[in-house]
Amino acid sequence: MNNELLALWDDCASESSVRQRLYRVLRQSIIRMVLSPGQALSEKEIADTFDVSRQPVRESFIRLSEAGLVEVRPQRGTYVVKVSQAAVHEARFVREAIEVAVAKSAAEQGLDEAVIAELYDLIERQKRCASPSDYDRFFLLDEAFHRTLSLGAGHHSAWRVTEEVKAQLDRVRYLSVPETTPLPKLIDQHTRIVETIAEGNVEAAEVAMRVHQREILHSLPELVARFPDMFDAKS
Amino acid sequence: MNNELLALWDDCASESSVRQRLYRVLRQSIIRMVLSPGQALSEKEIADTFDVSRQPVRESFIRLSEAGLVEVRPQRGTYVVKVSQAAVHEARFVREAIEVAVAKSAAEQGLDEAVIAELYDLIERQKRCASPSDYDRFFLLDEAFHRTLSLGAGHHSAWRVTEEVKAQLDRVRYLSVPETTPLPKLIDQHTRIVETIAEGNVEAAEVAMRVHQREILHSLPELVARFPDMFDAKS
DNA sequence: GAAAAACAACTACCATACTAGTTAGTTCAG
DNA sequence: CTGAACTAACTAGTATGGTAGTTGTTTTTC
Repeated sequence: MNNELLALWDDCASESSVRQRLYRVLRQSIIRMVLSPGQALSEKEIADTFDVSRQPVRESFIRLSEAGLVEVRPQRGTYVVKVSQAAVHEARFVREAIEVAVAKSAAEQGLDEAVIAELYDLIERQKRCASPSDYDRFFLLDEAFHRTLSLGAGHHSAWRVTEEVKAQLDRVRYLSVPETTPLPKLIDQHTRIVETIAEGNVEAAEVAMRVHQREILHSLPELVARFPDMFDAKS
Repeated sequence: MNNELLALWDDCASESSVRQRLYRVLRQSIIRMVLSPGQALSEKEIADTFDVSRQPVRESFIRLSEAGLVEVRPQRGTYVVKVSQAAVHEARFVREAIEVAVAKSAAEQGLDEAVIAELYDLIERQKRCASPSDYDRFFLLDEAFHRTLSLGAGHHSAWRVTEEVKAQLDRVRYLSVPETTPLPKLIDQHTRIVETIAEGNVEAAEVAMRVHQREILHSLPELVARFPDMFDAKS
């Protein structure tokens, strides 16, 4: 496991500070299940692993705690937060609220032709991940799609909040690979979203985004059954 | 100015750690304009002011930076973020998206009688702030109203995100005292929201919440004119 | 008098040490 | 053999020192 951590550490060498680099590595590790839900961490252990002092580790833990990914218990330890069904539902609720508002705003006000073109380009690239299935790449393109849509509609804060909230959802995504939802279905949903926005059809854009955002809930019960230790006991 | 900071510091004596206490004091000071937009801060200066070490100060700065309230420039200084019209619009956009979804959810699924009663009780207490005007108290009751609505509807994450996002809006609120919007008008809007939710009228609840959330935008242009130094130059 | 160079004083970031709280393991008494 | 007491080893929180970057001031040169 430390090999994966160190591999990510090397990947993130371009970060501006040790704290930023650590934060990115630990965040990615938690989302991708390299660090498992419930796993105990400590400032000293992580500092020794990456040969840095405890302070940037501690500062990363603070940010991860803010992001709801770890729980720091004073004098006891730091624990990777288990995935909570309630937290997943809540994160989906908040993300859906924001992304639906973004889609409606984009349909109402229109998007630049260049943004529309970029969205279609991302969809073409997603299609190339569907066969053979390349989930890691699809995941990145999916994220780029939603980011481009939010920023293209002028909603930078919306994307920033969505990015934070979706960490809980991303953990479930990584747990559910191969996707319960076939990639072609997700790609169709993306296409529908862009089409309805390009047409200026506000209601259809809303419906398309809602349907898309609720897809993740379909796989949740099966995942809880397959990985009971990963999930918080409370519903 | 340091007197106000130290007064807040004394008020927050019950916090669990120095960092939590500092974070709360600094956050409240920024929101209430005790620390002005654009003002330079430093780890050492704040540490000396409160007679603590730099590390908890530094850790509070990190959280404030995450919350978009300060900007940390390595080796140069830490600055209270100026209010940005764009940031205010964006924060309002995100908050409206979330709170409208909460209101609809509450209207669809219904709220406990106890929650409805608590909301009406808060409205009664708000009325007592309207004449004579007690803006500080109204502000707290307004916040309690929205928090009770979100938590009562079961949307804890929604409230957590809203609370973070609304910091930018709260700064504008404090700048605009006395309220551009008369308190009775805001109270009427709160009443309308609860009535439509209690009736289970989803569409009316949505409209009522949208109207309420857009109220803050009415005062923005006048505030920019009155306090040009508080606002970021970029639109 | 103006411009360039040198210097001092500030900053945030990182490293290390100390302290108090918590838990697990060991020892001792009954 | 069991339970209580003690101890060691861990933890996070806080304090302090060192370093590199940045900026403002002072000095020197032309």
